[in-house]
Amino acid sequence: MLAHSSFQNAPHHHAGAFLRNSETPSAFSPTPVQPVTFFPAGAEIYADGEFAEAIYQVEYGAVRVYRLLADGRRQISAFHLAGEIFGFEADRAHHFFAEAIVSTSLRRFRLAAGADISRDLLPLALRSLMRAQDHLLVLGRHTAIERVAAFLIDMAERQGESGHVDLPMSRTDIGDYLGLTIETVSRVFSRLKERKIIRLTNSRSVEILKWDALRQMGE
Amino acid sequence: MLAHSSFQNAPHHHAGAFLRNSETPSAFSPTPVQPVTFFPAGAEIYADGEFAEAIYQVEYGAVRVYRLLADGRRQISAFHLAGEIFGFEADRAHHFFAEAIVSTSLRRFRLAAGADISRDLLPLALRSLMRAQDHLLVLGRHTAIERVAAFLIDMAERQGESGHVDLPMSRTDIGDYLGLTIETVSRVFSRLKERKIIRLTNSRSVEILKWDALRQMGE
DNA sequence: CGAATAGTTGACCGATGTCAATGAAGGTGG
DNA sequence: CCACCTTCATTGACATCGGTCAACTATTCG
Repeated sequence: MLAHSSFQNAPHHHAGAFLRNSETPSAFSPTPVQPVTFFPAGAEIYADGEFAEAIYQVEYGAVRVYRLLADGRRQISAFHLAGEIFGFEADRAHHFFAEAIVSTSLRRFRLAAGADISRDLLPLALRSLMRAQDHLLVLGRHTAIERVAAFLIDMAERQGESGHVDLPMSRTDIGDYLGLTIETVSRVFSRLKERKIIRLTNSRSVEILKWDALRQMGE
Repeated sequence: MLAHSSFQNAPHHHAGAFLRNSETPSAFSPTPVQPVTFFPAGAEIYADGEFAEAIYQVEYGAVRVYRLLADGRRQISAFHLAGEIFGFEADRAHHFFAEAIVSTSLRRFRLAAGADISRDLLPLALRSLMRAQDHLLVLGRHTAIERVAAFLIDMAERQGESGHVDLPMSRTDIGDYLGLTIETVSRVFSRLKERKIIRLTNSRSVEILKWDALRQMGE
């Protein structure tokens, strides 16, 4: 699956990866080398209800974190790309499912009981909170095209703003992240193509042609 | 405005208020008495872009925290009731507006630069994150009636689950919190009344008659 | 090469939004 | 204390965006 995607071929991120996303350089750096685990596409990283014993940093690949309703409706609360850290919870249990979207490698950081980890964790938690709050605005008050625009801008910014955006996730994933159906996502992509705002090399690879138009919609 | 509401007449919460919401009792307790400020209904507590120099605990009253889009669309990201703490940000600037909904008194906690405040702040930030993530599911994947049900359950649980729920906020506020219009909120309230799931003493005071039915919808 | 999976597109439907009228409640000034 | 006025809430009629159902196309994998 997705053998062409740059996500699988991305350079591995080692110690310095914490510097991405402007996270504090000191975070966790004093701890010895942490174990790295590989997950094939679709593999479960953790499940709702499990004991939350570690947090994770994406070495390469991509992760989706989501909740399910009884009737199968799914809300993806976040995607995590190379360098990003996820998996902290308010209590010691997970309240989400996390899965590898593509072949993914994760570095685990155990939550040592005694250590004063809060100094390192707080900025990460606050950043995560900020992202969730940004997403609230999108889900609560944006139209379909604005949601997709905001999503593409976000993905582009997290990939270096080169104008070329890799989408490791399916249209269904995007829909479940944006509170839309797969059909609506697809139609919005088509509308953005028509208007020459984006170009699709293939369905998982987007080129942004008109940043200003996109930003105007995505706010 | 709302002179009848129990929110204005609620007993003041002093030092022990941190124990509400099962927040860590140690949080901030060693610090000397903190200044308390009064805000009349509608008063601004802080604005988007301001320097974030303190966090706040509601003594009595209620607060709405929100963002605005250029065209006036508003997303309320959270309401805060007596005992609850709000106002932390990922960086040192506010990215939201905060306003008193009714007559409100707040205790300010300055964010002392040197002090190791992260130990106290982390659990609060994580709780806030959890609430934002819960809300993401509601906005992304719930219908109008499910959103209102989830909202009422949440408000009831935060007010002691007595079955009597005070709503200090307007229908417009509720709509802007749930990603709905005021008309839809009003119609859903009417539908819940018809089905005898709730009863309205007045428009700001709800009695929950069928918890199970409400929980089933609100998940 | 063929089957399975993912994505796109079209026709139609329905939930929620918009616009408008009416009703209820609270605050203010006479 | 009452009457008016303003604000908030409710309700109805209609419009619209996005969802549903379905057919078709493209891509990937075996």
